[in-house]
Amino acid sequence: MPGRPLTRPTAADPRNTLTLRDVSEASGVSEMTVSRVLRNRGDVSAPTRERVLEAARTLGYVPNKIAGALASQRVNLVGVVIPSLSNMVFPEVMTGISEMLEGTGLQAVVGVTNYLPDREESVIYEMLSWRPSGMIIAGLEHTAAASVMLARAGIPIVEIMDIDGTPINHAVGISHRRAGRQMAEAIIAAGYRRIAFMGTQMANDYRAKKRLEGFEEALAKAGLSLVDREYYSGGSALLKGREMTAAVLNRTPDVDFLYYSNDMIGAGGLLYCLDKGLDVPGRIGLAGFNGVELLDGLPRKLATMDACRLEIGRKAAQIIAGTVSPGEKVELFPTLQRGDTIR
Amino acid sequence: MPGRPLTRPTAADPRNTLTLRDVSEASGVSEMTVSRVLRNRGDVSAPTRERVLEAARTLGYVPNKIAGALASQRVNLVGVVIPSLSNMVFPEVMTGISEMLEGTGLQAVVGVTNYLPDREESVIYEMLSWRPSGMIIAGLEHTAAASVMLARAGIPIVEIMDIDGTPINHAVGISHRRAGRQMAEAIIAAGYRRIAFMGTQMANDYRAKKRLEGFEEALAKAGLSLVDREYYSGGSALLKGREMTAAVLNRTPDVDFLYYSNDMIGAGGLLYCLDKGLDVPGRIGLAGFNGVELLDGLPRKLATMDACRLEIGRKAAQIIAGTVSPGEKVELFPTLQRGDTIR
DNA sequence: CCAATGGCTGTTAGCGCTAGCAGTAACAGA
DNA sequence: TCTGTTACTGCTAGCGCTAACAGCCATTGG
Repeated sequence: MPGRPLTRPTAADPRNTLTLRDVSEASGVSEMTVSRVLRNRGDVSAPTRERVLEAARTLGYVPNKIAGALASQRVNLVGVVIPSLSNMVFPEVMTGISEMLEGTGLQAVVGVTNYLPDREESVIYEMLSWRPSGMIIAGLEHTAAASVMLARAGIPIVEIMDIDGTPINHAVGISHRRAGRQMAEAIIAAGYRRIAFMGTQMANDYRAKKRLEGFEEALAKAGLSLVDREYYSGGSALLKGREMTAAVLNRTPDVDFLYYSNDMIGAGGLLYCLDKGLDVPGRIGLAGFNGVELLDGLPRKLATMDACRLEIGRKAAQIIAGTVSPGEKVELFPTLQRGDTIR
Repeated sequence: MPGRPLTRPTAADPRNTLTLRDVSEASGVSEMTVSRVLRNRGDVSAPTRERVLEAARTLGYVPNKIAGALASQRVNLVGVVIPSLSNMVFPEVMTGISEMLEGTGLQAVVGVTNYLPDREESVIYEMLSWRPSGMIIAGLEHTAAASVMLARAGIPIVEIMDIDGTPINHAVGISHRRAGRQMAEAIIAAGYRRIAFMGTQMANDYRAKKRLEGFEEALAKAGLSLVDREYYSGGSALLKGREMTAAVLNRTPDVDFLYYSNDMIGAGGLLYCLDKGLDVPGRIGLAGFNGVELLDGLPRKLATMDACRLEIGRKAAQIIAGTVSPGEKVELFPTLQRGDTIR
């Protein structure tokens, strides 16, 4: 675009790039006064304010936050980095976050990593390059580079979901290791002994891994170990739950309890057992994890533990917004919901 | 902060605010050269490039995109405005979008409206104020102010999901009216006559509304009308499906088909009917809408129509990225999946 | 020998906005 | 008359970066 004129682009310019100047010219006051009116900051006389608002409205002016952020060194954005949007748990965390951010002037921006550490690193880099006011990140495990970036960013960092580890700044979550242990103890106490596990293949789902570790730890303490295990990846979780359950029941017919790493596959397993006419929870018990509301509609309620998702989102947002001054770790305690699938 | 020195903040400054200048000083070249290296733009000699990268790495420098965007008048962001994240349909659209944006240098940013027009308007305003390269918005219905803002933004706007209406710029989606009609025709052809509808209460779910309109239109053409209808809002969709189905069966015992506005409540209804030992699809048929993968794990497959979600996301992203040059409307055609619940 | 070229690096002038003042006008009090 | 105060409004100087251009040096061709 050579020889672009130095005058402001006006009508001919296809990109309708209105600036404060346009509003200021239209309303006959300085840019500064327009800025004050639009941000509701400082004293402006009522008639002036009216004229400015009127001009902005009729022009259809939308402020340029890029310029505003650069000038004021303030960005009203909070980066939220989560592994996935499609498993019902993170949308609920988001709800909690948005809810508490409401009215603080802060705005959540989501990034999704698909459980890939490198992807997480680049999402974090990308977000930090927009200089947000804070970051909320699922999990305590990050690449070395990501951890360094976060630590040096000079903004509050809240790692959520998990507290079994060392946070960069703050952590809000539950102990998945303890959750696994608790579930195992309840299962053992109910008299089940031949216990199988089904879960995701994903190497980077550290929280599922910690739950399983806690679970096996508690089994070991009772002199037990898993009699079978099965992993899946991809596809419809409900269907995979059915398939894995079929495989396990087939391979290990005398299994008497099925522990699932999440409710969705657990629900699939439950539907399968009911289809087969198995006596649940007499002959065989089942349990999942998360406490997703989906379970409420099932013929029988699956035993589960809620992951305090809403509350985690709320607390994390409060820390970023500065409405609470927390310790390093905020631990929440999931409650075991026995449902109808543990005798 | 009075008397803040004019020199750059260094160690004492709590906010570790590294700039290009810091990297340029550390590597002994000009800021411009650092900028060129970090953006991979223009010629820089190999040794210089190495030294710069090394310096940036050890300092932990993260570029300031705010300044970069302001200077270059380019923002690699695409705003995506959707009503909800928690019903499985929009996450899949997002997947399609991210997939096609991969490698274009563009980055999706999501905003959620909860089906509230005013909320949508403010989300759009907020996003436009960051001067994105394009916007993707669910639906064709917006407030007057939102429509004006979008039309004047001077960037490509793609309205998705629906094509029954007039797009601002481009639209990618299906005809929900036609989808409703098609389903009704299939139901009538299968010999069902006493048909009931169950759906959401939401006044602003225009697409569900259009489906129902098309559905009733086709019924009317066959001399039929709905024998019962039931609406819900909030709560677990699966459970609501059960409850509404119970209510309808109770109130209108001779109903022979249940049409649901989405698969989740349809699945709840299906589970209820199976629980009750009803002959599906002989005595009573059922159908939903969306084609969510959840259905694959159900004991019986619910009849549905897929909403082409992935494809919609992909096409919309391609339009924004400029990799296709589309007409005003891109219509996709959902396929009717009869499943096991239409005889 | 000079001009022309290409590879590399630096300089200059903003991008659109806001913090931090510096006015200005009108009026009150000393 | 002067100073102080209140209520508003405008000016200046950047925020951190990049587009555009201007060098500089070595090499090449005439």
